Amino acid sequence: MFRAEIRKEIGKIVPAGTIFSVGRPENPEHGDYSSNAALVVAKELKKNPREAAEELKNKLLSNPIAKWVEKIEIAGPGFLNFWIKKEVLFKALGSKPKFPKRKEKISLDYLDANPTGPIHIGHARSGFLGDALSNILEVAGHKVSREFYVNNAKVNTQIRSLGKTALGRGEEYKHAQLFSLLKKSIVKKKLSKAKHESEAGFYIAGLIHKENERFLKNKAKIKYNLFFEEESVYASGLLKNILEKLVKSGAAYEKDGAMWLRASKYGDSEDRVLVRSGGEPTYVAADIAYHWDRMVKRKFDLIINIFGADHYGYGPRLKAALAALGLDPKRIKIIGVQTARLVSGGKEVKMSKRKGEFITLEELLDNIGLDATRWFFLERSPDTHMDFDLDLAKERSKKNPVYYVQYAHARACSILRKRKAGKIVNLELLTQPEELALIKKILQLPEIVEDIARDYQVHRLPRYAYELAQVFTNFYEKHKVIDEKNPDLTKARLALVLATQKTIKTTLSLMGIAAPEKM
RNA sequence: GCCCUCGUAGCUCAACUGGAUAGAGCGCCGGACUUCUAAUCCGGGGGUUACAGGUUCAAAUCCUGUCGAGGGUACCA
Repeated sequence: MFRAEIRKEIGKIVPAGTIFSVGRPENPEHGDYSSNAALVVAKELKKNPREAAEELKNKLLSNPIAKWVEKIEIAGPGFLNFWIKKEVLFKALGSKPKFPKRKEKISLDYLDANPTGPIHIGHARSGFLGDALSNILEVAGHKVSREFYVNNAKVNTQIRSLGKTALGRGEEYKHAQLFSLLKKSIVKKKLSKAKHESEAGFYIAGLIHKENERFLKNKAKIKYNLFFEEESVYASGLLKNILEKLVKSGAAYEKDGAMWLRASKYGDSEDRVLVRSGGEPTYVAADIAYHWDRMVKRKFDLIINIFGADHYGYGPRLKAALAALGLDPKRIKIIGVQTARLVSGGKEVKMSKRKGEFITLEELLDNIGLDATRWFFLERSPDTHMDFDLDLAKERSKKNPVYYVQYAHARACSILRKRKAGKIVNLELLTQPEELALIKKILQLPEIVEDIARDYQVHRLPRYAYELAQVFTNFYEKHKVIDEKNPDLTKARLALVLATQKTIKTTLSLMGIAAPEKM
């Protein structure tokens, strides 16, 4: 919260449009916050950096922030380092965390497993990321619709192929989930009446999706507000409407009996087929309709799609299509998620979708547990190719960071069970470096949330959780909380422990991870 | 071939988006339990940020090229 204020005040002084940073230096000698603003300004105005820093500092000291900044120091080539007054920190610790109050309407789409098979580990990263990001954006004040696009259109090639397999005429989707469905007599009966493969496929897809939906809700705890069915844009006539619009505006044209989108005109590498020569619309056509529904009908300010690596290249096509409809592509943010490899005993665990040898997310959860699984997927930046170490994730020990954080929480709870934190306390008694470090760490959470709401880098959160647990443990090792000889200090420390416990709990719950009171 | 993402300690990953001495965890070595939870803590070693140039006060980060990994490149989704 202090950081946002510092940024705001500097922003008022420097020339408009100046890009500068306000960060939290790792080295405590560099203050609680640090900014490179003077260096940036000096470059633009061709000034001496130290002089520019001096000037900035003097102006800042006559601003409102002077009330809560203890001192501003100019260091190194011209950094401005800020220290916050202790009484201000105490006051902040004593009040509720101030999360940012952003007010956008966001439609966030994630996981989108095809209803042709079970949710597998390839979906996990996108699913957990989407779920956690939704939580974070909501805490940051946004209104978020959590959405899952179900690719179940009857004209969809994969749906037809699924129907083919279900009717015993195809090989593609022979997997355990399908076989167990085919054993049911109702399913057999229904399939025998199906006139066409696409009809059979649509029916089976509905069953598979229901199972997947139940699994996500009950076991993976990945929440949704809306399952948007691809088939619905056909049934409602929306797709037909959109295609007419595109033809009318000249963004679509006929060639070789098919309808093409002039995508190359809007930034895509080539034009794309919207309606096949057989008369069936393609995936992108239906997807445009889905996005129209989100952007125009339901009026979301921002559209976020989390795409897997295999889908990421599709982004420009989608954006081009929406640009052709006159929608601003800047309202769409696509987050790419790289593939995850499962590693055990130092070797990759191979899975082949084609042979039906995929590892389902359910198997992984049964093996590892939800908390550790979520932690491991959220811990890494989504754009790196990650290794998921099964052996490490399984380990319930200090090697496993998720338990370290949960343990710190349980420890705090244990202290609070012995002695309850009171309401009236004198926090000024907290003067030890470990205590101050802990207070500052606790106060950082809203800033982390703010950062993530801005750039969607969810992996900052597990890192923060770990750091917080570490700082708390340092404090715990060094200082005894309950001290009968010093009741006032005990009260102050109990208040600190309570604030820590609440902050760890909040952080973990944003990630969908439990915060046990005993371990 | 072209496009996208990535390459950082032995391993898995960070680095506040161009900032100060590149940081954590694991593993390794050495130490600490009569204690509010030892699922813990303290100390140590470990780096030419794949490579070669360039841009500037400042580069792991930006630009060019090379090498390597993964993905995309359908009238599949």
